[in-house]
Amino acid sequence: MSWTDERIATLKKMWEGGSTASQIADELGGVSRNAVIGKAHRLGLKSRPSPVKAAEKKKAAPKPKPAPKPAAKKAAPRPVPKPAPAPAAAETKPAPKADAAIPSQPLPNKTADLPKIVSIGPGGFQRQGPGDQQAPIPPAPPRRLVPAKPSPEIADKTSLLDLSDKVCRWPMGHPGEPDFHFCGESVNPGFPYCVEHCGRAYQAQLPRGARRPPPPLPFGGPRVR
DNA sequence: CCCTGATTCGC
DNA sequence: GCGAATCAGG
Repeated sequence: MSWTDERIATLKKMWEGGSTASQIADELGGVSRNAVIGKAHRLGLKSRPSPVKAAEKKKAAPKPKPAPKPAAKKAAPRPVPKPAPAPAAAETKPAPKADAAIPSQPLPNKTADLPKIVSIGPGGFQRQGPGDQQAPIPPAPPRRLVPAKPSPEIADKTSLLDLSDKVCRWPMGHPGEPDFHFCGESVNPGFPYCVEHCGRAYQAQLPRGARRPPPPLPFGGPRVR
């Protein structure tokens, strides 16, 4: 198979999104893991945490134990304690960067002008028990919310769609296929996905043991549509 | 052994 | 440019 624009786009997207070369190769089909890696490098994609490189150590001081610690090495690593943690992302920042495992809540700070935009946040879909429990907008999620898949990359424009902060970026189908597209629904305020897909993207962390093996993933999985 | 990514090198 | 073979760490 050849590297068409689409295939390259998918490669980039997934690579930057944190997918492994194997997964990418698998998704693209017709190529080996090595092919993907080779191509990624040729494209100039940056290396990602590789087992090999990560372990790279500077063999300098052959000091088995005591580290007399030389005056200065390079730059003081971290003499700094740990000041104030960033003042909680004050504003709503759809930040494509998924640096926040848990999207900041579109808190109903101003209950004034936002009548009933019940932004169904991560907690909006908490398991409704047998009966009553119902807290539409829990200030604190029932359990820890984790991204179903590390997807920091979805913000990418992708030649395919007019993605904006207003439309759901959930991928429909498989990249590279003729009908591959994005959801496009109106987003759940504060999230990159529509309400429905927020439910898929952010899942309540279930107690150990009761977890479902197959975490839903935008790519790869059995057709989602 | 399985996985990972990096690199090499003949094509 | 491509990717199998190989390398090397986890």
